Amino acid sequence: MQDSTTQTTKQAGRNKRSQAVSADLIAVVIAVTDGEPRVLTIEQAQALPSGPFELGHRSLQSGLRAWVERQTGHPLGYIEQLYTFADRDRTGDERVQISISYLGLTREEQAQGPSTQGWRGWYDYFPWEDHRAGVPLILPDILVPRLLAWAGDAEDPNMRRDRRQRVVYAFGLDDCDWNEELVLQRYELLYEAALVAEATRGRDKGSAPVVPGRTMIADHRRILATGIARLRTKIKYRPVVFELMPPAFTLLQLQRTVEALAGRLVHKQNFRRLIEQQNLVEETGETTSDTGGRPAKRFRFRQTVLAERTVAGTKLPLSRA
Amino acid sequence: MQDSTTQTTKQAGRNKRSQAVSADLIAVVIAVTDGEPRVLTIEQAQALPSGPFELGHRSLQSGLRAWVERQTGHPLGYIEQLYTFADRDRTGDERVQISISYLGLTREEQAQGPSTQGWRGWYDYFPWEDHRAGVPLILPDILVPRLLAWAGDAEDPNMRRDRRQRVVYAFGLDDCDWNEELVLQRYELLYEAALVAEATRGRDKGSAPVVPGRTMIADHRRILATGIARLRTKIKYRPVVFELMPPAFTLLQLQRTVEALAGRLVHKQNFRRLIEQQNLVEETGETTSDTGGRPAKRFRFRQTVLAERTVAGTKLPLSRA
DNA sequence: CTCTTTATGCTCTAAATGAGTATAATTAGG
DNA sequence: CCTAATTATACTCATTTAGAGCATAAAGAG
Repeated sequence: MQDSTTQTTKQAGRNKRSQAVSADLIAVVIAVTDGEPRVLTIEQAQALPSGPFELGHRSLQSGLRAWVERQTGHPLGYIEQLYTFADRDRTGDERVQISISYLGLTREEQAQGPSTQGWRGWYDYFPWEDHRAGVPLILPDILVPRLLAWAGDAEDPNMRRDRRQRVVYAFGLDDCDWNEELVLQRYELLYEAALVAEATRGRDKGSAPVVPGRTMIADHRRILATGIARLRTKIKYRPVVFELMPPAFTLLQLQRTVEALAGRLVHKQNFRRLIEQQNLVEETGETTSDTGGRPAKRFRFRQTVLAERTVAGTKLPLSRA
Repeated sequence: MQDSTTQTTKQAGRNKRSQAVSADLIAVVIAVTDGEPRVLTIEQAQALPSGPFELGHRSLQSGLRAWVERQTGHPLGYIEQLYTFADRDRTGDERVQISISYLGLTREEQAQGPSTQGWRGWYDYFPWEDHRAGVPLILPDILVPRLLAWAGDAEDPNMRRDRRQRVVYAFGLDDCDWNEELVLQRYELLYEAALVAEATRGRDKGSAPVVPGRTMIADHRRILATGIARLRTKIKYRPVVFELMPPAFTLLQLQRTVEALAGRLVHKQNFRRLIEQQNLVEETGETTSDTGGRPAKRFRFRQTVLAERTVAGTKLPLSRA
């Protein structure tokens, strides 16, 4: 980077070895259908949709939005940037590859075209992340033992302790509670411990310790983990779940959506209390008896909330003890 | 972007009109000295340090880190990405300019070289953001009247209402409380209302409605606002203030640092309660009587916390009623 | 020795949160 | 028609957390 004596930033950007660079956009597009969180994929569900940044769009975001809307036939209600990273190894040539990843929320229903088959349940990629029906057996049976073994394998005693501590915290062992937000940390630990196929890819195939969970090309599964983590964090303080819901819905449907994203169940009555308290929704006047029991009132999100969206908050009963 | 039928993402990135792009890094480097938050600047305090991304670093982050450390003579304890944006208008040619902005935390003390003069109090750029001594007079006297006038100027009644609502919320009017996190929203409103010089730059100089606050080139002040907002949010749930503190400090010093960042005062006793409760610090054993009254115990951050940093949380009494 | 100043310990109240009980309004099945 | 099952919805209660204030301790200034 430049010295503080250089003339202006912009000039410095052009004069000094300005690198030839190519930019890619990568999208983590999420929908929740039938209480299952899904992600839009390509390449037999092995890759996230992505492509080169095209000149001609006003901004990165607008390019992404246009493309996703063409694919899904749905407006992308919400987009946010995830992370930008640079990679030299990816392409053989001199060029630096810059990838800008985004998180987008939409609804899967009535999506047309070939992309329909592209929706995949995100727990296919992260089976250890779904705790709605209790702790998945893969955790105590396979992952935790192997992770602890990996931790114990370190030569340096400090590293042993450090690894063990990270595993304990990330996977909620001992007296730590499971924290659903640590999706990325967990994936990275599994990667470090060479327990996901991506970690050993291209190297020794022999010791490939395959554990449950669908893989993806390059670092796409890592990006997906980033997106899930971000979304799990975000739903707690910003009303983004709305983007995943149909125009009218019952409170239980809303709750199931939140639970699908968080990968854990919430207390029904408290969930209702919080949602109603915050004035995020209003009754449509109708009721449904689709659900089996007593008919439920249908709700819609309040107009005002949508207008104030950038600043409004949401709370959900997803705290950690 | 590509179709879902294209072969692989990486190939698509190279085959299809892969745009010529140049990448810039922009850094918001923050320190707190004598209870004042400062930002590292260049160009007579009119620009944030930035420069082209250089091939030869492992990652974007490492390039930034090396550069800043060379400049400040201090290790950058903490770096995080802020935002990536693309601009075509900036450079006259065909190239797309991609700027990746970062937030970095360090300590100003004993920084050597010409960059020493580059530290500037961040409230020079955002005088309306410092509420430690009460509501700054610029707000009721200048900004709020002008913002409300701007809101009323809209032709469409819906837009009038919308603008007014945004001003009310962002600036804590009516029964809304001041929310120190909304730094960016406030700057954007002022920009929209053409109350900051950046908004009218290059166009009609006549009606330039100059309000207090130092300006910067291009969109650097906007990026700084993004950094401040991020930091104000972050200190509430992650122990990043530590990076801004000397090795040993009193609880009051810590409190003053938090207050400097948040731009508002906190309840002393409750602050202490929260910090001690969370086991983030430990006593060094020494005391200082530098402060005038009863000598204060000195503290340091706990080693373990630093090790667990990626996952540990912090709470601060900065909630909004 | 007293006033001022900062440090530090403790109490009190209100609000938020987690968890459970009770009742209402349906449908399914006999 | 009656009963069980199922979901919706209204309340209650105990615990925690957060905001605010009071009281005491330990220094320096005059």
